[in-house]
Amino acid sequence: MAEGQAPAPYSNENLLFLTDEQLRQGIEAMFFAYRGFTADPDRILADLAYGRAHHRAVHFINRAPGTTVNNLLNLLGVTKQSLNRVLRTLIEDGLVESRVGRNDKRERHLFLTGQGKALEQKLSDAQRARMRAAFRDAGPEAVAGFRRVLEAMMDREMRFAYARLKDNAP
Amino acid sequence: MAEGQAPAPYSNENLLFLTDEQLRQGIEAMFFAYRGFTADPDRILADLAYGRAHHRAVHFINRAPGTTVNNLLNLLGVTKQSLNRVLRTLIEDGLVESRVGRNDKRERHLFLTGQGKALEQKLSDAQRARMRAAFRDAGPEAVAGFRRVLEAMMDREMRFAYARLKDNAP
DNA sequence: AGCATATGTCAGTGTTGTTGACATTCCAAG
DNA sequence: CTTGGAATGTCAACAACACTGACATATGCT
Repeated sequence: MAEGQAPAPYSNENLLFLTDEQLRQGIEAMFFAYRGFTADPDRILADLAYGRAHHRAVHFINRAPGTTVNNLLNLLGVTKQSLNRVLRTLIEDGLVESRVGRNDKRERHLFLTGQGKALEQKLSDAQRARMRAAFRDAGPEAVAGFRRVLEAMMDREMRFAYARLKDNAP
Repeated sequence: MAEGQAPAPYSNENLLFLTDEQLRQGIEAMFFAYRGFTADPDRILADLAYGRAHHRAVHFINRAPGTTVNNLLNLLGVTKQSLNRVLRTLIEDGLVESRVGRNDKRERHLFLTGQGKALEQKLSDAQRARMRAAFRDAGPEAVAGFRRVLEAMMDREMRFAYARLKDNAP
C-alpha cells in the first residue's frame, strides 16, 4: 500500500503523517461513537411507535421551522417517498403541521405542533446530555478539533447545509 | 431549560459552558459527518450484492483475525440471527472461513480468505482516503481532540472494546 | 447426569431505505 | 393562454437489516 510507507525523517510531512493504523482507529472511533450517539434517543423511540427517521425529521423541522419538503429531503439525504411515509405519520399523529406556501402554493412548509415540540425536547434532551458529558470530559480544545475533523469529513453540499443551519440558529 | 442559563461571569465553569446551540451543532456535525463517512464504501457495496452489515463484519474480522462469533456479536451490537445471515453469505461466497475452536470446540473462529481480504482492502481504502483527507485538513491537534470526544461519547463497554482493538493492532 | 454456553436455524415482523409510475397543482416562459 | 417543467403526493413492489421467540446441536463444566 502506498500509504504504508514511512515519510523521510525531518520532513514537514511528518507532522501530517498518518498510518493506516491511525486511520483505522479513527474509523472505529466513528463507528462506536455513533452507536453511543444514537443509543439514548433510540431507547425512547422504541417505546413510542417511531424510529430514527422520525427523530431526524422532527429534529430538522424544529431546527428550521417552515422548511419545505424539498429542503428537508436534501438535509436528510433520502428519497421523497421515504420521507413522505415518515411525514405522513407525524402529521396524522398531530406532531407536525404542513402549511401550503403563500408565495409558491406547491410548496409545503413544515412546523412542529406543541406535541411535536414536546417529543423533540424529550429526544434531544437525551442526546444533548450525552454530548454535553462527552464535551465536558474531553475539554474545549478537543471539542474544537472534533468539529474541525467532522466538518472536513462531510460531503461538500452537507458542509454548506451544516453552515447554513449554524447561521440560522435561533 | 436548566442548561439554557448562563453561568456566573468569571467562574471556572465558563471554560466548560456549553449552550444548547453548541450541543445541537455537535449533534448535526455527527449526523452529516457520518453520512460522509459511510458514503464511499456504500457506493462500492451497491454494485456488489453486499450491504453495510457485510462491511462491518469484514472490517472486524480483518481487524481481529480468529475472533469468535460471540466476540463479533458484542463488537457489532446486533443479534446473532442478524449477524448469522450476514456471515452465512460471506462464508458461502468464500470471503470468510469459519474454523472450529481447538480448545473449545463450540466456538467458531473467523478469518478472511484472500477474496475476503481483497474486499476489505477495497472498502477500507475508500474509507481511509476520506479519513486521511479530513485528518490532513483539520491538523494533528484537531485529530487528537476528535478522538477524545468520540471516546467520551461511546458506551462504557464499547470504549473498552475500542481500546482492546487498539492494543491488538497488528 | 444435568445445567450452562456457543452456535446455528426457522419463522414472523417492523423500520427504513430503494425504484418506478402516475396524478395534481402551480409557476413561468414563449 | 398554452405548454413545459418543478414541487409535491401517492401507490405498489421490493430489499437490507434489524428485532423477537422458539428450538436444535454440540460441547464444556461441575
